[in-house]
Amino acid sequence: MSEGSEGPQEPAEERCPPDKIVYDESRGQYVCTETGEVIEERVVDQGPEWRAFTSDEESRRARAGSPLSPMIHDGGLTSVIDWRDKDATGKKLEMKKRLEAMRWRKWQLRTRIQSSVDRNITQAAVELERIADQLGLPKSIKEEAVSIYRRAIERGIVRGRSVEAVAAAALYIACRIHRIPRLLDEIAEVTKADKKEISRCYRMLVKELEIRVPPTDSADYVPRIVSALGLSGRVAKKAVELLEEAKKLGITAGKDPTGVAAAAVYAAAQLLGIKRTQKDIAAVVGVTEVTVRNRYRELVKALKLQLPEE
DNA sequence: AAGACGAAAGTGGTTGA
DNA sequence: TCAACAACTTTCGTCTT
Repeated sequence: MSEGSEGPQEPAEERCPPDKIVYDESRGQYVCTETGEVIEERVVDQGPEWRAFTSDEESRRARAGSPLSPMIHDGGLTSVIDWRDKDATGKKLEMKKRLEAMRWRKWQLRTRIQSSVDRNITQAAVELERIADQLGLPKSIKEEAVSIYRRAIERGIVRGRSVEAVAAAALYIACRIHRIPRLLDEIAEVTKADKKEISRCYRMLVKELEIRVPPTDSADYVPRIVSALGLSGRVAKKAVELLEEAKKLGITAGKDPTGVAAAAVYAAAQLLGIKRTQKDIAAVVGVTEVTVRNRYRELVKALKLQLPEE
């Protein structure tokens, strides 16, 4: 966020004052509270989970091993019981103890190493990690996704479906829940499973696990479009305002939210005298210029927008 | 030459019998 | 399972800048 590293055409007065910038953890974005501008998208949570206020506290909170996280199926805390029938000093164990140790091993093998459930989760976690990294998603999303996947496994829903597809679907749900807009296409892009398969799994997961997925809000896409095109926060703010009004008038119902968002950004830019082509805006959210055009037309008509003279 | 516009026909997904 | 349906896409001709 240093000086001069931003888009070229914005006047200096609308730059965000540094003290107004806030990290919106749920979206993985830095956002200016003044203008709504997204400063840097897709920053992946870098900080420690804890804060330490004194150096004493800091050392106490220093970790042994990696942080606890659902990404590792057992929290990374299990140890494997040695297979030799000796104790730490190398002495042979008595029969009783040997039998006990055998039971332990058996139990452990069954519940941990050989448990297909856990192996499956581990495999899925690796996959989720990869996809999430490629899409620049924050850790909270990954963890949500793993937790969804785990629930699916425990319910035995994954059988007969590809791990890839279910994992991708879980990630998609996590994104929706946290309102970080990622398109199904984007997820499908970095996955072996195709879009159709993923969306089948998505529907299945939502139904079987009774997950409440909030409907996509077109406004959630605005920051993405704006930052992708290097537009200012003023455009974002205006676009969101337009969307608010449009929603009240009910002209957004049943329409693809990405297309609606794209049209709103286009309209906002027009109103502020900033030129961006419909095509460029459409490309960001994966719709065509025709769709942007149609939504735009509806927007202008419904809100009776006064465009700057030609 | 490039963008905006709108009409018309084609496509994939949802819904309801 | 099939047909109707709505929204989106593709394609194309025309107008504007």
